[in-house]
Amino acid sequence: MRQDNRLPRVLHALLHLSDMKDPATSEQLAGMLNTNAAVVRRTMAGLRDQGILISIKGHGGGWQLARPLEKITLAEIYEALGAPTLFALGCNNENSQCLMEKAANAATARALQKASETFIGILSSVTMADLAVDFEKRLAELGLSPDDPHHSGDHHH
Amino acid sequence: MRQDNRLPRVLHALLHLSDMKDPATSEQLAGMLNTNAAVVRRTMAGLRDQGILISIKGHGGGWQLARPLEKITLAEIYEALGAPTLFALGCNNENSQCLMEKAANAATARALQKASETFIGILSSVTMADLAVDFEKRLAELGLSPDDPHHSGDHHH
DNA sequence: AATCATGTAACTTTTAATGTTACGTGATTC
DNA sequence: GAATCACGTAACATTAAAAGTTACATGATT
Repeated sequence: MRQDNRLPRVLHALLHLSDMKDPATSEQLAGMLNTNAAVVRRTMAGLRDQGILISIKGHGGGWQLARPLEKITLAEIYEALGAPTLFALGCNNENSQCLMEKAANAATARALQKASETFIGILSSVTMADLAVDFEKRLAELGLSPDDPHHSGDHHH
Repeated sequence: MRQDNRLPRVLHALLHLSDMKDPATSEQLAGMLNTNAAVVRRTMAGLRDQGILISIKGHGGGWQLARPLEKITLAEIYEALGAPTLFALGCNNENSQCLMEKAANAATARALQKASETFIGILSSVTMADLAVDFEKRLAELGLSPDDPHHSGDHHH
């Protein structure tokens, strides 16, 4: 399949949302994420259902954070995205009758399972606030104050 | 992209090879793996180049293990396959100018990196001999002796 | 009533593994 | 030494799921 960029994209979007006073429209976010408004709506729908985001219809509407960054873990976000398939690698015939295939699949699955636990474990230990701190650090490294415009990037609004 | 089944497939193939006296043709292995001879040749080419397998042309030829199972780790096999992309998930714009995107990508990449290390670590600690032991256990659980035919499966030779 | 923005469906595009076909090359057998 | 066997490899079709795209319905604001 094609590479799944939803997680990093959503993280990126949430950082921008945390930086805005008014709701951001899907169109605006699409510009920041270099994609399409429909993709934004589709991708963020899960986060809305999960209570991480709020979507507002009509004039002046758009997307807003439903909670402070401290109360959003990356694991929650991943779950809200539907916990999409993590691995490009997998076992084909999971219910084969061949015992050798079963042994081969079991060994592969064990390694993947442990890797998955590591992944989820790290996501659980990181909040969006941690990302915001990382962002501020990067900003400071460029010699800019936090009051300077944050959205310096290659997106075109 | 489509799911990558090369690793478990190759593990399965090596177990069968370890169980045979004569070289197995790509055609035979394809039957065991429910695939095509050309796929077998393509997939196993890396293992041959890496010195894990030997391929023999001509009459009576086919594929053989180049070493005992104890001396083949799963990590070597994964490497021999070209260390194919492990994750279905990834960051899109790795060299973005947007600091928020950088922070989002970095957090995602960190989690993936740790998961990858876990995966490789496990593969490094397991040898094909361990898989053979697992296979024998499964065989014993069915009340069969190791001398009974091993290749009871859903493949059609 | 007009406009804005989300919600959603339907369809196309993309990308890499897998499946398939075909043919070249080297080794074995008679 | 000719036929056959089996690998080596290229070229192309198929597949699957995310992403891109288009279109339109629904609800909110002015």
